[in-house]
Amino acid sequence: MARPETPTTRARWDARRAEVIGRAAHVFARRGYDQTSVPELAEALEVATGGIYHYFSGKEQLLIAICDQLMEPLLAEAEELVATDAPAREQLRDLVRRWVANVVDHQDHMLVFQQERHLIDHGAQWREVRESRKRFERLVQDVLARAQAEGGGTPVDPRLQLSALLGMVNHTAQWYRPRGRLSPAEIADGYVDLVLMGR
Amino acid sequence: MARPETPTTRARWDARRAEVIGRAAHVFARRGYDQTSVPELAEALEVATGGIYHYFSGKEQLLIAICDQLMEPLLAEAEELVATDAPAREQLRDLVRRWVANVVDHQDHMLVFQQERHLIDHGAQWREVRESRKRFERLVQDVLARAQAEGGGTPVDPRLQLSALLGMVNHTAQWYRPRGRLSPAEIADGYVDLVLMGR
Amino acid sequence: MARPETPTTRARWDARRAEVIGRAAHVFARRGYDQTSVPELAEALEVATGGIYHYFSGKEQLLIAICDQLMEPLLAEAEELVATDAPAREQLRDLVRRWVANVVDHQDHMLVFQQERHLIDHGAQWREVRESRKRFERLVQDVLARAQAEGGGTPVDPRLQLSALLGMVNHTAQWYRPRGRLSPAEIADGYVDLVLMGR
Amino acid sequence: MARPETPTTRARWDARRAEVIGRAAHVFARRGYDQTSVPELAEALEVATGGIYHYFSGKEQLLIAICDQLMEPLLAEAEELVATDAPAREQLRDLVRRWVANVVDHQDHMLVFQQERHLIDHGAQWREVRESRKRFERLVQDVLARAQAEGGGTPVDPRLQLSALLGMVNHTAQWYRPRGRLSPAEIADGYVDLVLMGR
DNA sequence: TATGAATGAGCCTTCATTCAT
DNA sequence: CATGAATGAAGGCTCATTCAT
Repeated sequence: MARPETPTTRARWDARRAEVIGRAAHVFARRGYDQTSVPELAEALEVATGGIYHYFSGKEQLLIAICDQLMEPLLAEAEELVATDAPAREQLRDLVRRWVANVVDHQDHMLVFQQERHLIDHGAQWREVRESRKRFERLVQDVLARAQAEGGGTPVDPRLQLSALLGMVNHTAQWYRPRGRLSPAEIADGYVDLVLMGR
Repeated sequence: MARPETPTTRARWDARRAEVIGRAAHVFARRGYDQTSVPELAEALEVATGGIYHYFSGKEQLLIAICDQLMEPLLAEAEELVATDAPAREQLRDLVRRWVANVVDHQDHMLVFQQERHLIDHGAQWREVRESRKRFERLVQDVLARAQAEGGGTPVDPRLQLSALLGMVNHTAQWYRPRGRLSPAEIADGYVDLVLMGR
Repeated sequence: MARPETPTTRARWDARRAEVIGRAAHVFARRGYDQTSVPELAEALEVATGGIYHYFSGKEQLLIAICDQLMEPLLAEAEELVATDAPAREQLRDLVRRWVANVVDHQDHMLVFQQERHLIDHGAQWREVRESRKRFERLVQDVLARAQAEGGGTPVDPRLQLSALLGMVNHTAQWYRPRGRLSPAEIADGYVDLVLMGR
Repeated sequence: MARPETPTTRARWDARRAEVIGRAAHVFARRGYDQTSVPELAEALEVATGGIYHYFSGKEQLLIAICDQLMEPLLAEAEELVATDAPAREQLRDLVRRWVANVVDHQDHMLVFQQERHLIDHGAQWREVRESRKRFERLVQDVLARAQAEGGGTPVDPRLQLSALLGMVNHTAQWYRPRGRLSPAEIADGYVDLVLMGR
């Protein structure tokens, strides 16, 4: 729980912490957050029960950490990407590709994220996660609007378009299998085609 | 838990049970299934703690009943609809309209359904619910394929198209508000336009 | 719970009550008093849950009634018997015969009685049952002492002799089977032979 | 519940477990097994409610452990004893002495054992206890038969003799007081005299 | 740093009992 | 008289968390 101060041990601590987060996401995704007891979790993580509390002050903090590990790299990439001066449709394509790649790389995190949406939406300690999500959605909305404008408008309501895209991409976590027919990039491109109606 | 045998009392029992299911869906959607204790639930349902067990043999059975109340009317309507001899694109449009209407009418049920997907996918008592869902998805897949064929094919992978449609429609439960700009039918039509890329 | 006043209905009420007691003894003997719920009991008795409360003010009263149904006829017979002017050894033999007959006829009652001894010994409402038992034991003790005196004493401690006899006879409820090799009277005679060491 | 693996801690765990069993027997004997709630029990045992579950997987397992703690040493002693080449009547006397000593040393265990006979006889998890009891009874039966044969037979049915002995000895738990007139050995000898009718 | 026994609050469920029908 | 739905207290048990080792 107390991050060490010497750089070497701190790096080791961070690495161990990150690993615990990833494994926990896996366990929570299958068994559910609430339905996984801390002893069960500890067993799956190959630490003693109390060991978890070296990295997290409580079970809910671990859940928050899972969401952070999901959102942070995505948000960083996305913000970097929209800062380029590429055409909007190219930005959109790149954004959706990275987004899908993130979903696919953090499939368990996504499933947990969706399961615990009620906590994210209403929980007291979840403001930060809530805002990350909003920030990301606004960013997508913006790129989408610009891409649409470039293409000469659309008969479909822009907000519906955004919701549809969010729905498609997030839903990917529920069916994607690593050895599937389509690569993450192909999936992303398919989504862009649909949402822009091929224009 | 024991459905009465006399028709009159049985009707009353069924009505009360259905009402309890609906209210429970509402509470679970906000607070989460596991994070809602049975006493809390009972209070929201305006029955005594033990009263719940007159209608359900346990908390999990209540959750199953919520999913049944969501799936059954949808599946019945959908099966009736695809049995008509209307053109596939018309069938698709009708199907998505009814589907969206069902999501909108059972918004809380849908949110609960999504939260507890890990139970639905892995739980021992969930086989029936699992099969209803699969049946519905196959039905959508079929209509979609026929509609596509009528329109002369598409550059987008058919399975991706299906997944995208499932993602969009299900995601609707997360943002729909009764007084929003778009009616359920308009939302549905928008989805069909996107998934068929306007053809 | 309220015994009727008209003689005819009262007789019917008494008969029904007695039958309920006997059946309850049977159920309690197999499943245990505490481990038999009132709904379970009601089902075995073929009445509705609430029906039991027409004859007994509560579950524990029913248990007391079982003990009364066991003790009352035994005590009545025993008191009548020791009032005769037969020789003590004959009285002893008759007493043990009736006692064993009572155990055999109320086998379930006896098993329940033994299971719930801690209640009988310590329970607040059990004074009457406690005293019946004591009265009976003193009666046996008295006959036994007189029989012993007639026989010219014994090398075995008289109280031990009493305890042994109580132990043997009560234990009979645990192994007696109606179609066994020995009749209740033969069993009783065997006990008397042992306790008097054949004198 | 999970016995430790290191010898030192295992010894401590075993000792604590044994102590808990003994104390639980005491509480159950007075208040009854079912009528003692786990919080009540925990208080008497001076552990927290949940602490009990470190040593037993459930309340019923604790009850089984009480019966094991009663039967195991008795059975071990008895088997050792009958393996000697002493005359049968001497073996019988020694056996009953040890048996009575065991009853007296485990008086509470015996009372619990008798209260919960319906569980022992019918319970699913009780097979082992059931078989221990049967094994002991057969052992007594055997010694008794041989002792009888040495003495030249008896007019009393051998099985009745066995039942009577079982009844006497077990019943001892219900009246024995440590400061009583008779020592356990004297009690045992009295029982042997009665059952052999002084021969 | 890591452990896992111990805690006691809280969980789901069942209970004996009541009372409108 | 009889019913069985409803009550809410209490049941056994599991939980997230702590802390002596």
